[in-house]
Amino acid sequence: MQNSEIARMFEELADLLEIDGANPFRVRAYRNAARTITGLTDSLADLAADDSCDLSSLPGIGKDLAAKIVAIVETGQLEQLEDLKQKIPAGVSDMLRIPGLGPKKVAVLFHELSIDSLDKLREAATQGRIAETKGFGKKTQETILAEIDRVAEAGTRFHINIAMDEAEQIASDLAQLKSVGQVQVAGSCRRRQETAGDLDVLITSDDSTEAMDTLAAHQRVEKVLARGETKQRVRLRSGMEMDLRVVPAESFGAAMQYFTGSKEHNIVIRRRAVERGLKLNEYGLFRGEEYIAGATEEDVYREVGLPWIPPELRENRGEIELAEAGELPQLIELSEMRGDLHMHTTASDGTASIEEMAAAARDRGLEYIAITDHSKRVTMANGLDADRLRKHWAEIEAINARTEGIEILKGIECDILEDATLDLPDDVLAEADWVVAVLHYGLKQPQEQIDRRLRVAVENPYVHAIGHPTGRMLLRREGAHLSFEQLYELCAQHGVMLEINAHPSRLDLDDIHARAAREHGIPIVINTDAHSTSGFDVMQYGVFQARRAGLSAKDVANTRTLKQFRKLLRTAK
DNA sequence: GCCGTTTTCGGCCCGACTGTTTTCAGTCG
Repeated sequence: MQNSEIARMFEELADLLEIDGANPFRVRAYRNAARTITGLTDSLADLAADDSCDLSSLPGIGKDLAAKIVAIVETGQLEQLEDLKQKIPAGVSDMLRIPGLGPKKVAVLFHELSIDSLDKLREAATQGRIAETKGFGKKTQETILAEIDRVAEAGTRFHINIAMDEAEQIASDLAQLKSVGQVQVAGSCRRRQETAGDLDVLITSDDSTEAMDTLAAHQRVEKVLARGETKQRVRLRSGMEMDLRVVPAESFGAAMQYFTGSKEHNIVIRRRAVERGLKLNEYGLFRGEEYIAGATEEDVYREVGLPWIPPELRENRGEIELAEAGELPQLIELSEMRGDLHMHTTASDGTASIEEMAAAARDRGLEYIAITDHSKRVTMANGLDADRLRKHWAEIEAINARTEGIEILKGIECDILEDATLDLPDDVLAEADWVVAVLHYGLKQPQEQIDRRLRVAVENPYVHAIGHPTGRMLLRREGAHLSFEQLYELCAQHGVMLEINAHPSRLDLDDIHARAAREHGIPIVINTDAHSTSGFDVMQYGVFQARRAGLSAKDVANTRTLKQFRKLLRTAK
């Protein structure tokens, strides 16, 4: 039983309880618990089996939820959830995804019109039965008809590079306007979350008309969904939705803090305000009617007794405690990256030569790279067998000898095969400067086999790192199920590094596991997995992920000089 | 359902916008 499955059960239960009209704070308790579980690095199944471990010591998990977790681990299901599913069919909660329909309205649709699926909802709306229901009207019915197909297709999140491009383009266009002062992209984009559901852009202005008219007419905007004095919501042609908020300058910091989130972080910050006899909202920090602060984020944090906290850390996963103790980490910066240890050339499935990749890397200020083309198992990508690889390496050596300003290491991205052997023999791997072992195939194997494969790779004396450890593709497919605890222990023991693959569709390790790896003393490498010269540009997303994990430059091996990095390689193995 | 150096009971973050009402509940972020 994976933590994510347990978290999903609590989320599902929260949805159903809400429709069932349960106490909203009880619903929130389940959601909080789901969130705590999602953020855990240890397996709940293991913790539950361990008698010395008290689950109720976890934040947001008390006696009752601890017992429920144990029951889930033991029986594979949650009784309360099964009972509610009998009462409320699965299709009912699907309706929550339609904008404008919340738990109360969905409950009415279910109880009074017996609607229990998106199909029945579409039918009822088409027949005009929604508009006749008390509390509903013509507008709601139209919204349902307009949104239902989009919702039925799902997939409403976007990779961070797409989200940032949209947000920053629109923000910079708004910044050109005379009536607009400061402009800031907020929300999950600013927190550098790996995917974004919608965008938040914040501006200061005395008159919102020009900005809102400009946004409405912007070529990336498809439709205005709502517009008021201070807030406008639009749908972009990409399908993403964006909120524009207009605030006065003295509120800009408070609004940035408020709209950057996360919700969980803000709840704690606002509670701290209440404890100090203050009220915090997007307009500022107030004592009664009196304005205390709000022009900058620093002011807001200071008034609740904290230093400014970098947005990437604002998830209520320990950052507030660190801030309070004055122990916030100095987060890694893109400019601190000196090497890139995962990339491809025309030898396998890249589009640029060794020399072109080296030149592009040097142009971006890198001091060393490792060329890591695919091994032979990846036939689709023209992977290299031992003979071709040795010739490739000879070429790399020759090019390295005549190239100035950057050092090129002989590397290989070696597949860990389904039968838990490596795709190339040890005598070949032994000749490499850098071996990154990866799973590409058989990701759906049972966890035991995945763990066996990773063990073989980590224990191999010539493997330096495990690349994109889970093999996930964000928004497309889940990664392999594996025991991270085993992986950390083996890596720490054998001096093997773990990669944060910087590609926006991977970002694997994720922030939670990268943080845990660091805590086990495992050096992290951030690599682009570039398949072209422009592929180096994704490095920033890997750095974002590392920042979210709370990593500093010292935690990331390829921030070191080549000399220091080589020394680390020698002493680690 | 969780939580506690004000509390083991009574709190639990806060405001904007919409649609359906005719003063506000529901939804959303």
